Amino acid sequence: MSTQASTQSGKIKVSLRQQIQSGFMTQGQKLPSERELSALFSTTRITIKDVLVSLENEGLIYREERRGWYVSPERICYNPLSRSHFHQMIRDQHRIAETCLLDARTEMAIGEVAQALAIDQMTQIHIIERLRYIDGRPVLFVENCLKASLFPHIMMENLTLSLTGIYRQKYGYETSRSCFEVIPTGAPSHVAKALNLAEGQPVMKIRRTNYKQDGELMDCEFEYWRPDAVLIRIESDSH
Amino acid sequence: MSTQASTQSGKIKVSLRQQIQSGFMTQGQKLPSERELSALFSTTRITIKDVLVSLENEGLIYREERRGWYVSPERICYNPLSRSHFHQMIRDQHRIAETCLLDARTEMAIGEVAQALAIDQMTQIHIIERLRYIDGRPVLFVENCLKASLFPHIMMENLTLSLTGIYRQKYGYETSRSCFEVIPTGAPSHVAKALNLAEGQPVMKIRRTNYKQDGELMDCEFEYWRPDAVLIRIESDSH
DNA sequence: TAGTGGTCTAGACCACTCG
DNA sequence: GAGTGGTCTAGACCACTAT
Repeated sequence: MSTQASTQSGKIKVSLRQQIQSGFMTQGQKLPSERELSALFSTTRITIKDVLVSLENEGLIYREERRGWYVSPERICYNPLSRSHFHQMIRDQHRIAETCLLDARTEMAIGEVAQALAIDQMTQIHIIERLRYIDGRPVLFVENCLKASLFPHIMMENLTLSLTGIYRQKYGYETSRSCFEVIPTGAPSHVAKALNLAEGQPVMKIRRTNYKQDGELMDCEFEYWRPDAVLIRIESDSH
Repeated sequence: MSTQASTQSGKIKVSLRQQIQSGFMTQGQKLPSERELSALFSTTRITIKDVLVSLENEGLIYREERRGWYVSPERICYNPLSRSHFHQMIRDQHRIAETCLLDARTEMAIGEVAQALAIDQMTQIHIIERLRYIDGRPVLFVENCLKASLFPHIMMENLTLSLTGIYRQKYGYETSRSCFEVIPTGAPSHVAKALNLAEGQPVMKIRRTNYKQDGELMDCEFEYWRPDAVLIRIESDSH
């Protein structure tokens, strides 16, 4: 539909894509409003919106709820097997990282968390919710669920730092093994709110479980990435 | 919006989700038509469509172009680092796999392919396009790009079989190292057509490059998965 | 307060699928 | 030929953002 541009939205898509990819628009730049675009292309907002959502799926543009549409910056290259923590990884790619603590609380494990930690539902866990920014843009919502018995007093630490670092320095735990899953899904409401996108928009969910030296499961982590912000890369030497 | 169900579409979403997850509807079952749903919920097709797209993003339902909406089967668990080939993997999960050859041709490398293979644009490559089914549903479009000089006469083989197997048996090549990238993006038109989805819908793209024993790059592969059909799982022993 | 995207109405025609 | 989703029109009101 868009390469041949048989439909109207296909033509608009090609036109907008060219404007963006030709370098005419710079990364992070705001697009004209939906109403302006409708007028420019002599069509309705619904048609324009279909086009924008499609380009959003490609990862070419992204939206901030009720603020507008913007040209996506380059994707961050992320290796979930790598030891380096978030801030290091972003710095290595010459971008600026920030982390903000959204919530830290202790409660009983329920549902998916209890299942991921392979514990029953009466076990206490610490939940740490953080929001991570790249170049000022919120792109990653992270929820860590720690077995409370293994991490006394961790809630008094500076939780904007690397948790892996705290595990090591304060408790002597090293991550000896981990398992992660990549799941394309829609943003749950609390995630959507934090990332400033609409509930149900596509996100890339990464569910990870970490084991310490002695093989015991320590914590699990749920990452929700803006899908245009990231690219996962893994290199494997023989197997 | 949907957990609190403050909007109309939020309420419809919750209602449909419950119907599906409660087991009232079975995997693969067809939903009522958009017009029927509009009538059932006393609203318009556009509102219903927004709800369906949102549930589609979650991976709960999927669509077949112009045929209708269906309840998604369970996700296949896929480990890109594993040696086992597609049919084996699907069989291990008690599902039925099929592969169909869409196209096989020889041409000059261009654009992303030339870049992935780290060759210049005048080098000949074989392109093999295949469509893979799980339980009769097309879920994976695969494009393999082989350095032609390394694979004489491969186009005369049975290309619905495992390519890795052919590499080994006919040429003695083993995959010693590979690199893969996971990229959430939109379906290009030829992929959309094959997978029976609309161009620009979200897909999970996996770009892989394979090296043989002596370290030489053999081929690259582009996989496009229906995003509701798969879940990537990787386990890492210490690193 | 002006402007934005989010949501919604009430239709319409078209391309395609299926029986 | 009946029914489906795909596309499109021409509006409207609302919640929220930015200034």
